[in-house]
Amino acid sequence: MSQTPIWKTIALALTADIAEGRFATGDRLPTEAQLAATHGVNRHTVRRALAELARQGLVHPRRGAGVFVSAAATDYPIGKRVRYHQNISASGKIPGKRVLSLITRAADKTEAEALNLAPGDPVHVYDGLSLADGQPIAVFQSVFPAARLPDLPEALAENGSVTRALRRCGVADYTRISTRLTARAADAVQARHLHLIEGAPVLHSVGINADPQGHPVEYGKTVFAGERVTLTLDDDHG
Amino acid sequence: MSQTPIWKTIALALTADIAEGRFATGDRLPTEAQLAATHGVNRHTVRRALAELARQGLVHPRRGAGVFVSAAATDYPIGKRVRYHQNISASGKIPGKRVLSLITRAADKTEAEALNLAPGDPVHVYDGLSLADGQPIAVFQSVFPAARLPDLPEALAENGSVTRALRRCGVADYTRISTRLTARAADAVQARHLHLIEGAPVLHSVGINADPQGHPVEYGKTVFAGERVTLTLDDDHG
DNA sequence: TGGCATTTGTACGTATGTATA
DNA sequence: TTATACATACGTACAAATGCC
Repeated sequence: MSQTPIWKTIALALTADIAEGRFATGDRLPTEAQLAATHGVNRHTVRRALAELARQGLVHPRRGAGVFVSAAATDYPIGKRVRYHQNISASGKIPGKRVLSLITRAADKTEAEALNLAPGDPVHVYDGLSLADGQPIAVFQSVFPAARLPDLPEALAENGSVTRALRRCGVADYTRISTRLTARAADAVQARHLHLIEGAPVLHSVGINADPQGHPVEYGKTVFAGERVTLTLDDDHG
Repeated sequence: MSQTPIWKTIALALTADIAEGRFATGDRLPTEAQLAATHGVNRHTVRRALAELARQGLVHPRRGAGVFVSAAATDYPIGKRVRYHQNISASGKIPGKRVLSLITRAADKTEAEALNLAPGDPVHVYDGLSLADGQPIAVFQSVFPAARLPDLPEALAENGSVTRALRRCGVADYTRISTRLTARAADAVQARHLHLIEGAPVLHSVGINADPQGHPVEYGKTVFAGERVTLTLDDDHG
């Protein structure tokens, strides 16, 4: 006989509570002590259950504050000429971007290689957060060649849109020339931004965009909240 | 002051042990009791450290047996005309496939839709395991229209290669027409096959392959061991 | 086949540290 | 500053899976 562990039973109960809307996105769950009392178990058993929910990305604990319900899933189409803003609109959610930081500094070796620069050449680095319906779905970092795009930071600062900023700087169009994808565990910073816990699955995407002449104009890394996003690759380019 | 937790220190030490080859892939670590003794801490503290390593995919525990070191990373290029066998060879590892099961049954709604069939039409279902250097890197399920490919199971049983089996059944070439990618947490079965723990990040890929006339010939789901595989999308199709 | 030792998993208890509001 | 609430770490006991004999 393989008995179901108590913590699993509690985890399932809490999952149902969330699924059926008794706790909404952003809500705070009862404290561990309260949950332990109501289920008649030790607090550690509740912690084990909450750890499971956190691992699944359903909740994220914040020390000293409480345990909060995370966001639900989104669909995220990606194609050769698909841009972020259009993507989210297509899935019926309201998109958004938040600038986290915007600096100009020397390129490291990897960045230089990706952008066809020499290490040490100046690059603009744009760190930001992508939102859908106000919920964070991705953190990204875009690196641009500063010599070629001197006015980019001002253009980016206005509304955060990479496409629009590039257009204003004379890059009317661009195409993805390479993408690498991996599933990884979220680190502490990513987890914080994406309302996940450390260790939740995230989708790493590292890509290079180039102008029509094939010159790289952006080296971008994006970390998607794994269970909240599906990338759709349509071979719709002819 | 923010002191480093003991469990984190132990986790780092064990990570170094593995990185520097003191424990090789497939090796069993000392027991929790032994580790607790050598580090002079409670067994629970060691367990917390091991849980962290397991979460990162470095080790995987087996109740009653011990804690084992998992496999290291592989690169996995994917493109329109790239096939599995070629992929792994390109990264310098010896590829392999293991048939887990091979049955013929009625198609469910999703499978029927993907393959342009009616629900209930017969399909061949091929469950298998992909290996690199003998280490599991992916579990997959491929679904084929049985009416169109009556002799496929025999062809597949011989060496497991989908491309070769399809060729023998008259499909000389095929192309990926859609792909959906998500990062998820491994379930118990996937974890067992891939030598991961439940909850480790895995990359879900769901795709449809069609013959040159555009008729679907395969509906495939693949679950990659997230931190062991990188998908590379080269836009190398002209 | 069955039994036994080993090893990980679950569950309890208690105390103290640390981040947040 | 204080109270709250999650995090770490100690301890103990027993359950469950594995592997060997």
